[in-house]
Amino acid sequence: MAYRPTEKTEARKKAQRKLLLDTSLDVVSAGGFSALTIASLADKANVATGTVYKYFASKAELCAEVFRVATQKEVNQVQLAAFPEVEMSCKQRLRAALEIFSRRALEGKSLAYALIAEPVDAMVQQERLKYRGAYAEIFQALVQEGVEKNEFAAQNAKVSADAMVGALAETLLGSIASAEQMPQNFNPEEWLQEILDFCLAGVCRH
Amino acid sequence: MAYRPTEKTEARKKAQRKLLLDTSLDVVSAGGFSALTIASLADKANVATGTVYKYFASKAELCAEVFRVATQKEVNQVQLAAFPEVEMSCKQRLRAALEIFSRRALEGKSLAYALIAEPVDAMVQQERLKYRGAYAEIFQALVQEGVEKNEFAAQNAKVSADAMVGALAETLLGSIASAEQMPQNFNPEEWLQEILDFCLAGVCRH
DNA sequence: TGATAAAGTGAATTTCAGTTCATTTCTTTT
DNA sequence: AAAAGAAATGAACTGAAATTCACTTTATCA
Repeated sequence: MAYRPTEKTEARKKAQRKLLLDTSLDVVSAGGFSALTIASLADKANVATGTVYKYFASKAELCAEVFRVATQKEVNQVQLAAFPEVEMSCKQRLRAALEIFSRRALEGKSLAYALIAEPVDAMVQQERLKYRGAYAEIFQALVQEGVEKNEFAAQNAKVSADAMVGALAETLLGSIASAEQMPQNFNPEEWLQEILDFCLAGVCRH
Repeated sequence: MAYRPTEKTEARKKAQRKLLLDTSLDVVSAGGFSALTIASLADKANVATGTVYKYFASKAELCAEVFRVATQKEVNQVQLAAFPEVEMSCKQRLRAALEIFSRRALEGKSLAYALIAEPVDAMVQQERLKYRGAYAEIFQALVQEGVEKNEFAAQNAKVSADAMVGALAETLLGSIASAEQMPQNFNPEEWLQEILDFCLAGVCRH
């Protein structure tokens, strides 16, 4: 026995992996998944292309991991808003959750586009669907609770949840397009209120 | 002068192009855009690969055209339901338009998936966004009319229209997944009523 | 029939990012 | 210091699919 990886090297390894993920996230945030090539990543992270493969089995797995890291942050925020510590009505919590989703997307439009609508390969698309499902599950639980407490009309909570995820994603794309086409009369705050009102009306039905 | 293309050859040319498009549509309907390779298309259409390039400048253009043909049919149906010959309330027309969209998607799930959510290259994705826009415009005009006639509450018709397109597309994907995961307790008719109710509640707000 | 133009052919070529791997450099232990 | 295991390197390789193109066949017309 002449060599055993020590804590220090393990930590270095972990840090290296994190560096690659963070760099990837930067690349994706700036130019989408299409800008993320092994060569460009290796270049920006100051490593050789082969090194990337010491940490990720394939490009697809790297992309999937990048997607997971980026999206999990968002999902956590929405979860927190939907089920806060303090007591709030379901309606208030739903509004808060929808708003967090939207605001964060508006803040990082380029990343939001990559996560929501950019053409990606099959593996990332699968992750995308999974995370859309994660948002939907949060909304579904909240709607279910609201229905049981008679805050909302009786409804299929799964359908309403999916519908809201879709509505948010689609209008977000529209708002990105609008902001580019006519930056003068696009008002993010107005847009935000409108989409919140639409969703809440769809769920409350009073 | 020794050769001028005659009507007969022009017709033949047109037919050949149509054959290639129709065959492509079959391929896409069955296996999505990922199944559409020049080789597979040429094979099914009984032509050589080179022939395809006499009719389409590139694979991307072929895909875009296939997408256009497939989607235009759907858009036309929705347009017809939204603005029919006979007199109907905006609410009735909106319900009819949403229903047509949904029913047709449910009937051809495989094609619907390809048109709505399958990973595709950038050119097709652009077409996809354009056609989502086409649906949205129909809904927007209808919502606008309804607001002016006081059938619907005041609202930003563009946002509501985008929201409905997104809601339909997303729940449709959910329904495809549901149908696969638990075919016994998935009821398309119930799903359809739920999503229609959600959208109408979002727009009417009474 | 011969000339011209277009359509059709399909094997060969191109492309290009992902992936590999023989070699080098670094880290740890005796 | 030497041995041995890991990590890092990056030029070369790979493969799948799009695209090309020199050639053949078909259609039209003088």
